[in-house]
Amino acid sequence: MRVLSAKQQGIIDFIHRFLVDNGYPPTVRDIQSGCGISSTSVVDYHLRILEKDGYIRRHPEVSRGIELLTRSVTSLSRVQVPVIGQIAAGEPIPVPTPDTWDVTAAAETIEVTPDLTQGRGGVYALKVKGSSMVDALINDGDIVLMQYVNVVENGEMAAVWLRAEKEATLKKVYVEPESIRLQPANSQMSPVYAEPGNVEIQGRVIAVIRQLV
Amino acid sequence: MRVLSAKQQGIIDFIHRFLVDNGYPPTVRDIQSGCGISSTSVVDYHLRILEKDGYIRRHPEVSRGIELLTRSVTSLSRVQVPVIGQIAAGEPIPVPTPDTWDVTAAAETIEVTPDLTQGRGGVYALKVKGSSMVDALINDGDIVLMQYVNVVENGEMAAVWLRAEKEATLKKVYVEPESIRLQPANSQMSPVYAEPGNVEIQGRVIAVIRQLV
DNA sequence: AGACTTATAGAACAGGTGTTCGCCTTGGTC
DNA sequence: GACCAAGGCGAACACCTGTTCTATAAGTCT
Repeated sequence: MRVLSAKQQGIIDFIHRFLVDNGYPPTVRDIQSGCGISSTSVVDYHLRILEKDGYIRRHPEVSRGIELLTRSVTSLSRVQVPVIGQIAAGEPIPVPTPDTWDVTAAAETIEVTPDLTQGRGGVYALKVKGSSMVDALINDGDIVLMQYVNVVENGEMAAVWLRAEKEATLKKVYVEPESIRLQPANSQMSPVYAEPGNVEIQGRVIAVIRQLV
Repeated sequence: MRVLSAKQQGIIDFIHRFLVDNGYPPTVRDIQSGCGISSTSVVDYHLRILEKDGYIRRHPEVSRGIELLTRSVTSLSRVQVPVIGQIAAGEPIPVPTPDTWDVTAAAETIEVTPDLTQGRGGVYALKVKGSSMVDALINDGDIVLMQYVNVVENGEMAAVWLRAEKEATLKKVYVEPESIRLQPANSQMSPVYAEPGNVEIQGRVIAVIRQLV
């Protein structure tokens, strides 16, 4: 990739801005007026160069057929994760149902980049209510990204429902000969041991997002 | 939002798929053939409904002037945040310099959606080393999204360098008459009081991302 | 049965839009 | 000066595309 002239850089910037503002790419004439260029053929000229250099992809004969490559090859492949409910100490943990999967119908969704979910399926999100999970280093208001599984590997963090206590918690799960060890993420705190029959794995925690301010 | 008919759901899905594949929205006639509809007016009819119900935004008289709303208004803009270093108890906190801002030059970047940075400028990221910040509910390996500021509002979480102790920590900062109170995020833990001259604010924490598994 | 809503069909219009063509200007090289 | 490449200009063409109009059929309510 060679270095771009000021005008070419300006065109790239304009296309990007236009795309963000409108949700669709500009026409040649949009670029013309937006960048103060006096002829459509000049725009075409620069677009050819930008395509040759790999900054955009043009779809011939297609109106607005300009694809921005530099700022978004994968840009549209972002993942919409439905927020299906909240997780609190004394409440049952919401479990996704076929209905809640429909992202377009979900009341609330968060948008994450695929590197967080790593292409995993069955991902949903829960909002943490209350500060009962500080021992998992998770605070009130945090968002927990979950994957729907019924078994977890030793040492993975999971959303656990304790039947007898009627309590939801997030703990690292270790299966041991006699019982199941539930280890807080904060290594200074001591583990809890539970009977296998008392433990219901409701999903695996794959990420935690805390937004402040 | 009412429930959509199968055909309307199909149109939404098609627009989304088209957008992912091509980088620009479909025309009415693209939707027509893509969804097996026999007239452009029928497409128009359904698009009106979808707009009324808030699923899309149409830009009148604009070719391909269809914006998908349900799957991310701001969908095209993602933010590249440079990871400029790590934060550990006994090390000075890295501060961004003009060089480190250049996202293309940064050794490592993470990609986040704009709702995390909320359009703020001067955002960078630090990787947390060691578990000295568990009282801030932040663990080894977490990624802290920072904004470069020298002063913070009362109660905001900040990266603080304690000159005398030569120690970096993340605390909620409260300016009080006599001293500065540094409050751990975990409300069960007691605050630290520091002389104003001993405290160096290195940035504001705007989000924490923890990726497990 | 009649009135009304929902959904569909086909065609046509007017303006939007990518593309091309010929010509011009500037600056550097031989 | 002659030549050439890069960049610019304006107009014109032909197709693309949103929109509108009219007509039809099925279902629903009164």
